[in-house]
Amino acid sequence: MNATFGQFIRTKRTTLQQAGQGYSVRGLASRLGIQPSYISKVEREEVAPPSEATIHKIAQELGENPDVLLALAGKVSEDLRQVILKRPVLFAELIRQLKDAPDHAVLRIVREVRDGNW
Amino acid sequence: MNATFGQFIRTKRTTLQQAGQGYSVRGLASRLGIQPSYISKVEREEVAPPSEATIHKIAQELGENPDVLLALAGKVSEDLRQVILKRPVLFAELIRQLKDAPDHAVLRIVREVRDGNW
DNA sequence: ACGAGTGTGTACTATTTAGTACACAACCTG
DNA sequence: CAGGTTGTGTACTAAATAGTACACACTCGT
Repeated sequence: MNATFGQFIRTKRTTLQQAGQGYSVRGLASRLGIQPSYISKVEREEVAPPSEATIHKIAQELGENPDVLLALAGKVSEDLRQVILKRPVLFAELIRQLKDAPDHAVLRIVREVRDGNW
Repeated sequence: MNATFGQFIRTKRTTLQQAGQGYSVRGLASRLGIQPSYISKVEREEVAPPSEATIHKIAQELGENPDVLLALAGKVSEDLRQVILKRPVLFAELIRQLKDAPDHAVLRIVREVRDGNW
């Protein structure tokens, strides 16, 4: 569970490969429109994780949560960045405030907002 | 109020320059440990905004909110990124949920959390 | 034994990022 | 009118980012 980006996608890919077809390094690479050797290097961490665009494609192909893959790559999704950038002070304060808040507290807020309690 | 990064810091710097001493391009540059010509280019947007580290120093020197300057430069503070990266799914959901929430709603949450209502 | 499929090694590259170093021209000031 | 101060123009650069292109070696089924 505490894998690096490379380890994580290799595990996922090989699992899918065993289960079916088309998840060899080549198969995945061709559907992503990139080079097999590059996938291989990413998986073994011979190089840094791919760009955000490529990570999104990988997430789609592997059926994984893009936010999780991006996080493993040390990146924050562009759409989240845009939300923060529009009201930087507000969101900065919120996020710093929630830094050490337990998961359930944050979840409660998510639910409250979703249910329109404002 | 809707200035670019360059315009914003030029305005701020020249204001400080008029009010006192040491806020010429050279003065600021030397206190930041960078080249005057670079400041000049940044202010006229001949080049992209500086790195996060440099923006933090600029914010300090100009007495501005770092999060605001970073936002004008299209960046999100590293410390906020780290908070999100530790719980990417949770924070992704929260932030997307709050995307269109009015300021006062977000502020209410900030206050609630600060006051320990969890 | 052979060809298809699999992963990997080697070498190279274009673009972006984040600046440096120094020279020049205009201005005002005593 | 010399000297400092100010902003800017020109030329260059090291490191990082995000890959490509192709060749090689192993294994497995027929």
